[in-house]
Amino acid sequence: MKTIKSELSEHIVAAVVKLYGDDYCDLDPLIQPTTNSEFGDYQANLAMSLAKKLEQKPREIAHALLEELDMPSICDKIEIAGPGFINLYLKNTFVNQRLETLANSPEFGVTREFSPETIVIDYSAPNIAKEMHVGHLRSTVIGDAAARIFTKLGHKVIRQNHMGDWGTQFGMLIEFLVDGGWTEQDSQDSLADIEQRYRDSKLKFDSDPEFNQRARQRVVALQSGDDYTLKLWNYLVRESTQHFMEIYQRLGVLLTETDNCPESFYNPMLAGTVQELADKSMLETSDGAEVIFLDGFKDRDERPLPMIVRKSDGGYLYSTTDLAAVRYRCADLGANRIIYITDARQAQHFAMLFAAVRKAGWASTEVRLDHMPFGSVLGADRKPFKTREGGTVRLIDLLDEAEKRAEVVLQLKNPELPVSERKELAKTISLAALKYADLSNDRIKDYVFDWDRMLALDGNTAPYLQNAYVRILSIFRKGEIDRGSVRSAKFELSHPAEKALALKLFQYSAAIYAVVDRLEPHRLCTYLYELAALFHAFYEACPILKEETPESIRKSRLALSDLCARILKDGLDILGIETVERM
RNA sequence: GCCCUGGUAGCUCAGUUGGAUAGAGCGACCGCCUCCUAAGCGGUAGGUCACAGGUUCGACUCCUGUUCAGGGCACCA
Repeated sequence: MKTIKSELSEHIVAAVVKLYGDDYCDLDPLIQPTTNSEFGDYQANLAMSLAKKLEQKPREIAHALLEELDMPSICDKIEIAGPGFINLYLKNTFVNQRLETLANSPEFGVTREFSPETIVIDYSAPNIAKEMHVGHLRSTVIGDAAARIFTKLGHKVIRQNHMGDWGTQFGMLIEFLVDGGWTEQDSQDSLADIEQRYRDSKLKFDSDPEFNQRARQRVVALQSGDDYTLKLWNYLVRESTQHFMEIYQRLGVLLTETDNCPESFYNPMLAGTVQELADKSMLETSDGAEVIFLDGFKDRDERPLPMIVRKSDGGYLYSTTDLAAVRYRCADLGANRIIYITDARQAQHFAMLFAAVRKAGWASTEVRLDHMPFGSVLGADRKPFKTREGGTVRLIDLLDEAEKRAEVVLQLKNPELPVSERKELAKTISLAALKYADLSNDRIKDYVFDWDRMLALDGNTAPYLQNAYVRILSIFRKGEIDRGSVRSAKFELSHPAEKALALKLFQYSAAIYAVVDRLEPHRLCTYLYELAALFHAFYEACPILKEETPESIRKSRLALSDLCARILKDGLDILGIETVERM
């Protein structure tokens, strides 16, 4: 399906070529929706940019183009304004016809990728022996949206949950459990208990050199496959994984157990990975550790900063695992692209990792490597979001709290709802609000967590979008009209609010591509919010079911509403957000 | 010290490859329900786009410098 922008572009480029020659056949005519409806519907900004090259005044170029332009079926007015803007006014008949095309396009103008890629997305990655907390929310939610959008575009998406289940901290925790005389019976412990032990073991690790030493040996035992150590470790993994899966299910994200590919998965590959680096002459020994030096990385004393792949005690660490993971993902999973969704603090680690795997040749230049960093979640005091007591906010508590608050709001706004329905709705709405609050902020920035704002139901929130959807369904319910029955209706725009809504609907595919190009889900949020706002304005201005509305106009408005609902739902679905039937 | 991110209305945030008068929501103020769900809509007020230069016909956007905030910089992840 051709977009309106590309259609306009073709006409304008044709005019440019006719006037100034074939050299301009690839020119971008800089078409965009107008910033203000008083300037028409679309504007072309090329006259200004051509002025220097052609050594003519922008307005003269614009005038010449105007003479040459021939698209009477598309525009009913074209005018020149300001320094040389070309303002295009679309004909209603053209808009009507394009609406019909859009309404019958299964993907609303979003075309599936002609040459699909295999995209590995590395996200969520909670740590074994710890409950999931607020810090895991962004990676999980953003990663879920990324997985959904690439899948929608027709790519093969391989989700990878690179859980932290390997390394120094497990030696520490297991040694602590052994010290405490761990028995099978202790395996009744909750994950919260385990996490408490984890914290205790950390304290001991930092304060007791003898314990520290034993903990390090325990890591070696773990990594070399000692039976008893593995038994305890398996227990920790089992408990933790179960907890993670429960949370994922509740969050409604795509991650399942089959996506688990934790650090330990790479354990058998680590020695080989390091050996291969040695074979490629990339390794150096520095202070007893095996390291890679990469161009452009310096430490605080301006000396080359190493990437440590093997510690002086012989143990491997996250760098080693990440190197092995890239190798595996390229060679075995056939990745064309790998996307890491982690917080921004790891930027340097990934910069080094990417440089190293390029140098080692594990990721060819054909493979695209992306770090998709995100900022922290902050409290009202602009410091990292904590509980009132100053502790880490558990994800489960966050979800419970959101649900409770949504229920209170629902009771206030719609007291007639039966309790069971209210509880169900509270689940969906609170989850939507939580995810949307996260996704609608530019991911690179820190964002301030605010309960009242995310559930505020107006402004750029999930409930506002869900409400627009509910309103549309409600029209059809009230009129006892089947939505499918309006899909073939003729569009007949008769009010500016309808046209404004229509123009926004046309931009859905552009919004999707904007998200993909820059890996910025908030662009889709902004789009959907603007769409919902335009729908609400249309709804106020344009009666639909009322008797005063002529039949053909009513049909057109119903079709417009239905299309709007379908696009809202589709967009929210990409974000991993559910719609509701009523609220 | 070096590097990476940010700084837009009182608050929370958008702002597309540089385009016209920088936009929302909240809060404040003024309106709109005998009418498809007022969880809504319309309007008013509120800005030195951190600061200073530069490039450009045109800069919130690009470049340089300054400043403030957050983060990273060797065996944790």
